[in-house]
Amino acid sequence: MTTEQTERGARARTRQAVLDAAASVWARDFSASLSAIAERAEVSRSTLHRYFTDRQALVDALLLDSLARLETLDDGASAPASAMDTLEQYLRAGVAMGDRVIFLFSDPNRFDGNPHWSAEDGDDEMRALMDSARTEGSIAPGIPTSWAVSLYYAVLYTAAEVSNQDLPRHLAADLAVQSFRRSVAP
Amino acid sequence: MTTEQTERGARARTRQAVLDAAASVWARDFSASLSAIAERAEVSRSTLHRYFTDRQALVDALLLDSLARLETLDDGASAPASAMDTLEQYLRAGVAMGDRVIFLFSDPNRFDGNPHWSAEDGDDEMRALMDSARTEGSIAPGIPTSWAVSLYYAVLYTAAEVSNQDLPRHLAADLAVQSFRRSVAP
DNA sequence: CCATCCTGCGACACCACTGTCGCATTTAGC
DNA sequence: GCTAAATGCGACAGTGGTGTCGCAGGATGG
Repeated sequence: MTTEQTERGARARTRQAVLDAAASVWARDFSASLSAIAERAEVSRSTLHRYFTDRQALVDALLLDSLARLETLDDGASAPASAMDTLEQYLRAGVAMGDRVIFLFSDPNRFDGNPHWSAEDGDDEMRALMDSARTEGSIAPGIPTSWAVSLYYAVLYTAAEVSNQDLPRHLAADLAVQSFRRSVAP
Repeated sequence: MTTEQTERGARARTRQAVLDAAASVWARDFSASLSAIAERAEVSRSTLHRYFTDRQALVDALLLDSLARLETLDDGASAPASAMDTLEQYLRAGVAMGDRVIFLFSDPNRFDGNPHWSAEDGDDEMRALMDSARTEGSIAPGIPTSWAVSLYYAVLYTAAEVSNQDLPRHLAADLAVQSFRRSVAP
């Protein structure tokens, strides 16, 4: 249990496998047991507990890891021309994350008391983006910001969900972008 | 435990209270315990078990009750002029149901093996409606039916969710209708 | 080749939820 | 007022998930 430094080799691989398994399983059923996750990760329950002492630790780690991926993904994007373009880039990045996004957003108040989940931060940034998009003329005045935000997450979540089953990922992303833009357009 | 006839008086009232409590609690957290529901319904856990022998029985009853309400609501609507109007009426009826809709649709595969949940039926009817709407010219050819269906449920769910917190119910319904129509319009 | 790391296995106590009782108390209908 | 229905309370055993051990086998790297 090193304090914080990034693990290497086998340790890092196992850790990732468990995180991936947790995302995949919990995306569909957050009440799934740790045994189910261990099984999916193809490790024993003991090993899982060696990496994450208790359920909460795994939840936190997955939350952190997923948020970090979100950051990484939209850092790699080119400088956006407008607020709406920024929203589009976030959306595409999110859809590409698949299970992680479903885990993050399937239950809006799943992480309510969690110190790593600054709902205010993300929400404030999101509302600010929406307001910018509104002054740019990409969002109609009649659309309440809270609706635009909720719809945005719903579309993101839906695209991630659909791209696990019916549609190829890029198409789902395109549809999500198109749906959101047209929904809120003046 | 009468076979099926509708209960009256006190029995009917208590039964409804439990169903309402279950919808309200499970809409937010389906893993919530029966104690939590009994508490919300202001009955003892014993009483709850007198009406619904086990957890599954309560789930089934709530599922049935919620589906029945859906039927009732859109039976009361006037004859729609078009497939898209029908979709709109369903949408408004759904939003009006609040917690029941959230319970029904928050997890797409919650009722997978349930005999009362004919996912095929509802899904087939929905897809048929979408196809009609498409031939009517309300849905662009480029929109896959599966996306239209997913988006429809997402918008319904989101409006029900939002009308529990930020926006008045009728406004949420209006926004949901508007968002869906514009998203899929040619 | 040896020491160390990583892992699996099985056992254990613990706890929350569940479903079932019996009995006492309150409520409602006649 | 009396009877029957409806409810609350507390106890109970059963169950499944959780977190912790110790030990043994296998992989890894010097």
